[in-house]
Amino acid sequence: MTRWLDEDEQRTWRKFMTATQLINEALDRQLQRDAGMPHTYYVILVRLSEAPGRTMRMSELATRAQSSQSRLSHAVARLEERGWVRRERCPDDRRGNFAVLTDEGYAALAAAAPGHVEEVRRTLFDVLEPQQVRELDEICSAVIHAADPNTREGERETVVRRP
Amino acid sequence: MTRWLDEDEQRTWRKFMTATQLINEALDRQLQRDAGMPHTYYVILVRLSEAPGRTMRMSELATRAQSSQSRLSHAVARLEERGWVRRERCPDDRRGNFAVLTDEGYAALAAAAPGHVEEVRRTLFDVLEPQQVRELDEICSAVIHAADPNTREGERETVVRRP
DNA sequence: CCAATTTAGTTGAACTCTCATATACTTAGG
DNA sequence: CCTAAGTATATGAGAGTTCAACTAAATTGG
Repeated sequence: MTRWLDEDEQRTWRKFMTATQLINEALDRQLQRDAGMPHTYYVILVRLSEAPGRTMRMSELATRAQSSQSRLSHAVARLEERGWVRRERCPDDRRGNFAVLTDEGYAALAAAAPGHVEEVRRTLFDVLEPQQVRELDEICSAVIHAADPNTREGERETVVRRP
Repeated sequence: MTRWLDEDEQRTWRKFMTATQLINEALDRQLQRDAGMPHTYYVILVRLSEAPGRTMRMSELATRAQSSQSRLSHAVARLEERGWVRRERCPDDRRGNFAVLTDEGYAALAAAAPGHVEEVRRTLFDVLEPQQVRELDEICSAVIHAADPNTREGERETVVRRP
C-alpha cells in the first residue's frame, strides 16, 4: 500500500523542493555570472584547495566533491582547459591520476569566494534564526545518515571556505 | 567586508548541500529507473494533472512547476513526443499555448507516483521526527519568502500527489 | 490609430550530467 | 607465475538546462 503524503506533508514537501531549488539556482546564477563557473566546479576547486599540496587523487576528489567519477573527469577536463587544474600521473599506482589546483585556479577561487559566501548568507543564513540553523543542521544529519550510513560525517560535504 | 562562515555555519552549510543533493539524486534515479523520466518532468505532469481539464497555459505551468519558460518549452516538446502531453492553441490570446495532459500522460503519472512517494518518504519523512518536519516547514517558508517575497505561498511548489 | 513596448512562447547553440563502455593497471588465487 | 577479478579513470553518446536571440501577438500612450 502506498503511504501517500497527507496535506501537511504535501505542503512541507513542496516547500522543501521550492526552497532548495531556489537556493541552488541562486548559487548557480551568481557563480556563473560573477565567476564563469557552475557551483559544482566551485566545489571541486574548494576541495582541491583544502588538500595538502592542493593535490588529490581523482577518486577521492570525486567523493569529497560529491561527484560521480565520470562527472568529475569531465569537469576536470574543462577546468584544465581554463588552466585552473592540471592532471599529474600518479607514480605509485599507474592507473591513478592526481588533480592539482594551479595558481590561476587558486586565484579564480579566491576571486569567486566572497561573492559566493555572500549569496549563501543572503539565501540561507540571513533568513534563519540561530535556533533554526541548529535545527536544520540536525535535520540534514538525519538525512545524510539515512541515505548513506557508511559515510563518516564530514566526508561528503559541500563547501564555502575562505581560500 | 566578506562575512565568512564560521566553523559551525560551514559544517551546517556543507551538510545542507550534501543532504539536498542526496535527496535530489535519489529522486532522479528512482524516477529515471522506474518511470523513464527525470524529476522535473514528473513535476510538470503533476501540476498539469491538478489543473482544471488537465490543461494549463505554458507560462502558468512554468511558474507552478518552478521552471523557466525555455526549460518548460523543451520539456513539453519531449513529453509531446511520448504522447504524454499535447499543445493546444489558445483562442483568447493567440500568442498563448495550452499544455494538456493526455490520458497516456495521466496513466504514466499514476504509474510513477507510488514509487516516487515511497522514495520521498524513505529519504526525508521517515528519517525525521514530526517536530523536525514542522521545523523544516518553517525553515523552508523563510527561505522562500526571502528569495521571492512576491510569490503567494503555494504557488511555487513542487509535488507528489495521489493522481 | 499607430509606434513603442511588453508579453507569450519557441528555438538553437553551448554546456553539463548520466550512463554505458572501454582501457589500463593492480591484486588475488591456484 | 599467470589468469581472473577488481580498481582507477577516461570517453562518447544521449538528454536536460541555460542563455541569448527571435517571432508573433497584445497593450499602451500619445
